[in-house]
Amino acid sequence: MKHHNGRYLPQSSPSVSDHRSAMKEIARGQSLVTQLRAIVLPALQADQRCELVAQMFQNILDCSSKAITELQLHHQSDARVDDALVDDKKRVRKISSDDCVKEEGATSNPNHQHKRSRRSDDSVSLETPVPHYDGRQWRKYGQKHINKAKHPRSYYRCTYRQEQDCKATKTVQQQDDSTGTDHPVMYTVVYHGQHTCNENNGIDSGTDDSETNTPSSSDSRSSISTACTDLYDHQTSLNDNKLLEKSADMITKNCMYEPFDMTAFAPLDLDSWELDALLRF
DNA sequence: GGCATTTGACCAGT
DNA sequence: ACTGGTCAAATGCC
Repeated sequence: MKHHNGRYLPQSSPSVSDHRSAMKEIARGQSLVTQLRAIVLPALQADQRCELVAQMFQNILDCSSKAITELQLHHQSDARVDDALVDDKKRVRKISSDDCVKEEGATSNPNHQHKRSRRSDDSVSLETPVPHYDGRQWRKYGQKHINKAKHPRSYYRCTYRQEQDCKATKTVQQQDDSTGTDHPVMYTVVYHGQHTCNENNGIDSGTDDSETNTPSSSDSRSSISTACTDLYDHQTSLNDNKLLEKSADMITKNCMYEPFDMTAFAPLDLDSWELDALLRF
């Protein structure tokens, strides 16, 4: 890089925006892999090859997750440097408020709801026509109308938040300019935090401890219904909840085992435009 | 009855 | 004061 006076500036580390766009791209890759998996796996017969393919998909997702984690670590340290350069007062306030959060978390005073922070730093967003097929199991805990947005924002947290103290959350919001009539409805999905739960609860039961944390049947049911909640909202996709469960049942029977999250199979029941959207995305 | 979802209220950050 | 994130009681579904 050359400065205007002709002298070379020291090679700087990637900027915060570089990190952010890199994380975006990786997250997009994750989304694509997840969607590809949802298409490919149901088409495979339940044999060792199927298991191998599932494991490979999971390995790819694991790699990208680790990459995002690494980027986030760099991103946060860079952001701290930026803060110091930009505004010391703000930084001090930020740190002290962080301390408050930590203290509250430590004391967990039941009389106070835990402090919330508007999280923008550790989030990764992506756009997808199928916001729920990310191979994870989520539980909806809130929905809110957002200012100047046509559609409400749904709030999800990891199903295993209580059992395994997994802090991962995500928000799903239908984009304003997607009507869902002629072209696929697009959603903005923002992921906050990293999953700390045993991945086996979601997808990769191909790994060692696959029998210890398999979700109960009710959990499977919940993940399926959660995965479809927003799709039902606009009435253009699925018209019968039972159809999805029936499909999940069929797949379970056909495969004889459950190497992946059942949500991964859900697109089998998508309407043609949704499948088309998956293929084009 | 047990579970997940819905929804209004509450709270914290800006 | 406004906005967005979370909580928790109410509700609905299986």
